[in-house]
Amino acid sequence: MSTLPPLPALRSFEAVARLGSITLAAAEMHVTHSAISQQIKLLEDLLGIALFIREGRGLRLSEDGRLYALQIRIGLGEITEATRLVRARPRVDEVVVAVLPSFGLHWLLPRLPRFYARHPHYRVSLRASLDIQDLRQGLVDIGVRMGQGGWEGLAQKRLFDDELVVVASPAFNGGRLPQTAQEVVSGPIIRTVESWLGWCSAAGVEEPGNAGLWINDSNLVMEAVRLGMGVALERRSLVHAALQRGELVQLTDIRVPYAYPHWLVWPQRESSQTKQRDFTAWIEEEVALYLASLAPAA
Amino acid sequence: MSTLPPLPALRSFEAVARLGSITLAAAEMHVTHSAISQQIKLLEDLLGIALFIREGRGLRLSEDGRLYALQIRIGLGEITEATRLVRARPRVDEVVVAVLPSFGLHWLLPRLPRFYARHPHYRVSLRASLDIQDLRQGLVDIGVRMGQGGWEGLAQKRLFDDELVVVASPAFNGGRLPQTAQEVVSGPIIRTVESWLGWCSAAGVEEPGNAGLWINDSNLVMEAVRLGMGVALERRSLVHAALQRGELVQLTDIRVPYAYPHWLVWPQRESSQTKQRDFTAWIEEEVALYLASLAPAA
DNA sequence: GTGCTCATGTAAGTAAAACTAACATAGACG
DNA sequence: CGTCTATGTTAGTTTTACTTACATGAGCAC
Repeated sequence: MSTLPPLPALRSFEAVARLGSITLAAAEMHVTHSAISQQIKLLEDLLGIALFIREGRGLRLSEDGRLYALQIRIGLGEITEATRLVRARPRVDEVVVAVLPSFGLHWLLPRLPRFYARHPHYRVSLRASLDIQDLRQGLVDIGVRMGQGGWEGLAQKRLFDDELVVVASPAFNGGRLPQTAQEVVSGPIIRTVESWLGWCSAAGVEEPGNAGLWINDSNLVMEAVRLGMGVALERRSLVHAALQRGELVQLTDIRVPYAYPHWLVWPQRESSQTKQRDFTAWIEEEVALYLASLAPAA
Repeated sequence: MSTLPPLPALRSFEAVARLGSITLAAAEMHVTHSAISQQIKLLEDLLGIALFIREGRGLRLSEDGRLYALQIRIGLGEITEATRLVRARPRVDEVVVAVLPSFGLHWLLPRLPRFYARHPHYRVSLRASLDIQDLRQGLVDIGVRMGQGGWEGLAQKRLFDDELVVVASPAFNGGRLPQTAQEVVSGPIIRTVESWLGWCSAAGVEEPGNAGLWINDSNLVMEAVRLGMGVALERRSLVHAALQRGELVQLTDIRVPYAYPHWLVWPQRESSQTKQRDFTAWIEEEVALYLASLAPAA
């Protein structure tokens, strides 16, 4: 088995788990019950577990199957929702903004009250979506994306460059914080999706090994850092507020440019011009404030 | 196109994006370059965008392709990592705990310092993983899972039942909070993966429509609620601390049992007995405190 | 207990997808 | 200009996903 079961097997499984019936799942998916039965068997063989318990002339989810179905349904549900969104249309006076969840939480959301204060008649919707098609097809009004720009058919304005820094809790290691890059990489690292290659190259040290905690949720990473469980390499824009509040400290002054600057991107169309102009004007002022707040620390 | 491209196409695309070469990707994947070329073409046709810009006798990523590759790599990387973890072995004095990210952030992590205080020699690693195979194969020491129990071959202990409540910021709607269930569902809802069916049934109101913000990241949901962007239906265990601090308020006193209680689950093996006993004993005390703190509000 | 209905399972055949092999085109370089 | 090599295309082959037909057994009414 490759590292992911075939999609037909996963979709069959989710449908049977939800409907509790191979026959009903087959009807829903417009295939024969035999196809579903074989996909379920294939998936169970691949996973090496019993997803269902056969009882009488039906079947019920095993506990393994239940939780697997929970995960599968969420994953497939996200895809289904993304498809639905492709057909949706933004409503008047609603500003639909597409952002990365971590940026949304740490940078944009804390600043949104100031947008509301200035523009009380707008309602902002945040979509955790990076799909450029959402923008192209006019499903969202504005996106905040990382990248190199150059998106054809879309208006865009560069917001700010980001960088990677290593952060820790002030209480980390009993307050005896790593002072050198070598001490940083020799201690407990909370590894994330960010590669340490650039930072270590700039620091002149070897990359840390694969030991230690690996977390793929950046909000959990930051909480773990706060709790002193280790140090992490993270984007400045996400940790800046916590650094200012003293909740986190930066280790060494090594900062590595992050390859993808932040951009405002939006489709140009008549019906959205006002809210796009209002939102972009506002966010640019916020960015100016943010960059100004970086300057004394630079 | 179904709502998800075929896996062979996605894997081919990710490899080419990373290696910048169809020939190299084909070598890595042990297929012919022709297979890769056709999968790239198939994916571009399905998506309706150019993932690569053909230059000379090579190709480079378009901006669309770049960001798509970013997402694909993360997704495939998680799968790769999960496979790698299947082969990993926990280290001595490291307690590997598998949790749902939202539970980890809001329930477990804030309490972890007390575990460290009692057991300073342990190092806790949090794995955002729900795979029962991790437990069965001994990759993690303890899991905190939701479910009905009954996992064969694993020791388990029921921790607590959860419930769904509707929460809002105290400042929501200028402080004029919804008082009835009907007012709740008539106002702005931040929709999540949690279904409103049970709550509305208990409240005797119709489910809210599909209007409004949909967020699939529960930490972002809670921040959006804090900012007064809407109300959300969420598990009590996640919002309890914020309710106690007064950062959030519960709307109506309707509480709906959540179908999946929280359990400690662990594989029984000699080498982990001490740390499993220590961790489970500690977490049970924390649960007792948590449940006691619920009692006055009940 | 019998007979009927119906739900899932299995085997073989058919259609579609994924791949290989061969050929084509054009860029890069000496 | 000639050679090498990278991607693209076409046709054939292999594998996967589905259909069709048959099998088994549970559930239910009489």
